[in-house]
Amino acid sequence: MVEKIVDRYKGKGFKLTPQRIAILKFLEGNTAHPTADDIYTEIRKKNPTVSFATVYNTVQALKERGELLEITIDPDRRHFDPNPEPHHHIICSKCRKIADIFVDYSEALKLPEEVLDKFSPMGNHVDFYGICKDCQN
Amino acid sequence: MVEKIVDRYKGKGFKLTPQRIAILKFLEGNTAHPTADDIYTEIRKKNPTVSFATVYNTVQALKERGELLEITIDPDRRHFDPNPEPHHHIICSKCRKIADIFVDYSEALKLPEEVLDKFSPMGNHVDFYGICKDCQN
DNA sequence: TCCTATAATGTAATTATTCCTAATTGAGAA
DNA sequence: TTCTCAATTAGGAATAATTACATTATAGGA
Repeated sequence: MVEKIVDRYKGKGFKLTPQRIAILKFLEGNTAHPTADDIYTEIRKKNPTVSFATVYNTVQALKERGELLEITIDPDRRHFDPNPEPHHHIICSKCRKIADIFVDYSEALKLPEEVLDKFSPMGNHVDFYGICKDCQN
Repeated sequence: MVEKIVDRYKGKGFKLTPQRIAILKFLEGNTAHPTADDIYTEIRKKNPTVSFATVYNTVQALKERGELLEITIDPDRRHFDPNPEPHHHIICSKCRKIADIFVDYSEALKLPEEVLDKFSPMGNHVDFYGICKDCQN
């Protein structure tokens, strides 16, 4: 797994450090939509000196490379998604759990002329709100 | 205009105060999607003692009554929309300006079974991202 | 192995939002 | 109109997320 990560980033102007590798390992295949604090807390278990600054720096660098999406569905904190494929999300209004929605709605999400006159659209994201089954009990 | 506001809220368990009336007047028909700070700054011009707590209390009370929507399209701050009709938004990635999208996409925004097994959806909102014409120069 | 640009750290600063509490006040009841 | 009280306010402190910065460390190419 570490080898795959090294292969993916080596020689791409992305300096691999133990901290970054730990963060990348945590994110690899992670569908829990962690916050910066989630990443920090987990990484600190094995790398107790890692700072928040490093977590934020790393997610920023990954975002700029298109390897990571920032999800703005939760007004209280940012969540991150290591799956850069366009997709959507649903959040539980009670526990704030987020799940992925792999449906391509782009065909339907056309914008009216009066909006196109004022904006050049670059992308979209659908937020769904609901209550998860765990919270319905 | 004040009369209309008084009529709308009188006897509904929503105590009208000068501060609230000032906030309601500012919000009435406002399509600029102001932040709490925008509201605060404007209100302070004529009511210099109003506090942030009052602004937040009031928007919270309005949200609970369904008179105001909180928009989570901007990760840096919350924006508010006094138009409670379901609609969507586009934000300029440069200047953060937000515009309304009055299109009903609900017919197309169906959720797959595996999501419905885990969540009871209550609503949705489409975020569009783009660059506004002002920022393209 | 050496150099240098890049990254990490730790802390301080910033910013948005919430919390706390005493004082005030709107609005219904008398 | 006056009384009463629960709701609301001001204002500052507390909290929490995120960013900025100065210094030290190090990855990775030469």
